[in-house]
Amino acid sequence: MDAIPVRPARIQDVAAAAGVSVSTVSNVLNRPERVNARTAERVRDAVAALDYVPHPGAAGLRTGHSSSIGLVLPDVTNSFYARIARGAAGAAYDHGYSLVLCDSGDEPEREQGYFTMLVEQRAVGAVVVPLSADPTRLNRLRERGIPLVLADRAMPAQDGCSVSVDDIAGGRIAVQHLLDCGARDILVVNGERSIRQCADRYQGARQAVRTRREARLGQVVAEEMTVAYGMEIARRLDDLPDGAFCTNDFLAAGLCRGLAERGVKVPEDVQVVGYGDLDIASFVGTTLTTVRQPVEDLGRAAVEMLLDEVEARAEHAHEARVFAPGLVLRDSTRSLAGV
Amino acid sequence: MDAIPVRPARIQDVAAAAGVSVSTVSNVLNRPERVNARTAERVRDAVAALDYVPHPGAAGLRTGHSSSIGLVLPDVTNSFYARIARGAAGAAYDHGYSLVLCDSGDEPEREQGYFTMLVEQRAVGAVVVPLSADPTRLNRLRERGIPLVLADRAMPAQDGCSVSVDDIAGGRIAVQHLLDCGARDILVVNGERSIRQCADRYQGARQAVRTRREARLGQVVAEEMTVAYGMEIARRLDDLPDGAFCTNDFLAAGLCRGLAERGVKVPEDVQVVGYGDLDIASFVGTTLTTVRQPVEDLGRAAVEMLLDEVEARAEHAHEARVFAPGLVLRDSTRSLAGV
DNA sequence: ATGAAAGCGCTAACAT
DNA sequence: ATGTTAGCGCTTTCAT
Repeated sequence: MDAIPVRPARIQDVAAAAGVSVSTVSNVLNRPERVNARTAERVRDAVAALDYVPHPGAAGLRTGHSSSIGLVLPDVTNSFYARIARGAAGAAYDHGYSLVLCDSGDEPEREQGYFTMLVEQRAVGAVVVPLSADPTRLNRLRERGIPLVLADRAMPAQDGCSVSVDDIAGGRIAVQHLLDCGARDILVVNGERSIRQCADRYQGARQAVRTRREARLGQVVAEEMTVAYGMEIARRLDDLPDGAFCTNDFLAAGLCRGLAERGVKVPEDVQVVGYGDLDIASFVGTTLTTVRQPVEDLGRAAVEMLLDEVEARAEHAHEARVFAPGLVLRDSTRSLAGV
Repeated sequence: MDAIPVRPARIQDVAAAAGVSVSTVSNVLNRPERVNARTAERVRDAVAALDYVPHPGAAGLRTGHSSSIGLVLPDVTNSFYARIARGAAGAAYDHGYSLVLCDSGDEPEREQGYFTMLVEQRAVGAVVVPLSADPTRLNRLRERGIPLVLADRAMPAQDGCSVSVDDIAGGRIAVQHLLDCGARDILVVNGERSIRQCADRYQGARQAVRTRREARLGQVVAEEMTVAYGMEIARRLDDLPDGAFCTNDFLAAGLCRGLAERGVKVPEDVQVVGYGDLDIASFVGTTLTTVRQPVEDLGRAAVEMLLDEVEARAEHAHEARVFAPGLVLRDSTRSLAGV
């Protein structure tokens, strides 16, 4: 049942079949305007007849450009990175590039190995979510002149492009929404302060609260950002707030559940906003109002900025693009009429 | 701050630096045994000094083999596929191949477009999770002689390799476990019968129940396999079973929660087994006993079978590899002592 | 054990 | 408007 591996047609075969030279065929394919319409027609027929498919590898050898870009990330299994991958893959596809998936599995040596692989392949560039904040390892790529875009990690713009989501804004809109919904005693259920995202989201929350004199903001820190810890926190709460901002959706789901166990109703008694728009946010019993991060856009933009750098080269200006998060309204909060 | 894009060293540069011919350099790199140890040493020094990195694209042009394999799947964002991707990426890396991520986004034309791209790139093969059961579209690859391995979808072994998980066995071990834990009145909380996986898992459940004369098996079908529907089912249940097998973890999580609302205790009153070992299974309040599918192994094996076909060619025998699911014991069931 | 040379499939000057 | 031709960087006979 195996097909006979037919030797693929080459450009010469097409040229012969169309009765023209190889360069004409090449022109038809790459700069159609330079060639007579009728000739072009003949060539295209021959292409179709022979099912000719150009070999970009050979072309790249000649032109010096390959057509693959690397995507280096810690773990595709993490839905955040998976979404980046999806966005990046889409953008790459649209622009005719292929995306090489480099899953470093949280291992620095493997990440390094992938960098080497990308150098070998003469990848035109790479989108990378680096394992460590220390950018030294990236030099392997840099010194080879391979453009790169950092994702989910800002970088001084003079050093290169980067894309990330504004977590301060995210915290702010989350709490602003709670305020808009009438909450005044707001609790931030946060992860460890040392996590930059957590610190930023809290800072945003503070900014929002400052705009309302009568509003108060409290904070409780969960050891881990899981459903179980969210539940635990709900159980231990002495004074119930009327609004809770959980810095991720697992905590939020757990909190909702823990409150339900105590007979506290969401959103009637406590309104809850989560963060991340993970699957769980919409699956949970009381669906979660949450902050959505445009993660796919992150991936898409990263690739596009990369290609701009690749194609524009000289005129390209590095950019640290920061995306705005958005609010997804669901059942765990109750917008006041007219808001 | 941009590095000066240094023109990469070529094999000629190395040859010159080492005072040998290019073919010797090539031999040192590819068939070291053919070259004098001392010469090899000199060459290797030159390679290091110039930071020479071979260009597999150029090599491939000569040898006819590329070093990239395609991974075509409907959506990396789906954790099942993401896990396949992770396994595949690891295997590809270990074997020195690069993995091209082709996320078809559930769109047939895009899937087709990726097939064309893989043909262009002369990919050595592809691992594909096809969008439709209809394999016609795969012919684009087949007729070009590009070996492929189907993932998560069995295929008659004479047509090619495939890897999948045995859902019947999965259903069987899930229910067998409930029986072992003392449950006798077992309810299957299933998804639509038309979904092959659901049908298979139920069939496995039946097999298990048949081994115990006194055991009974019921079934209820959820419209969607979500937490919300799981909860709904728990609320509507008239006669409580003493064991429940939910054919995915969302249903299981919802069921647990719905039962809790009614004051029914898991696992004391009802023991619950889920399926899939999604993140949610371990995050939920009562952690779920569930059936784990070795999804990463699926991806890994797919790539390895592919490379066997690529490298062995003649002696390669197609194989429909079926993986066994396993049970993950957590809090929602209570193994009897000694079991 | 080593080297010379012929391509792999394509593009891009340069000619015509 | 079309054709001729010289490589891109590498592997691989075939000589030496």
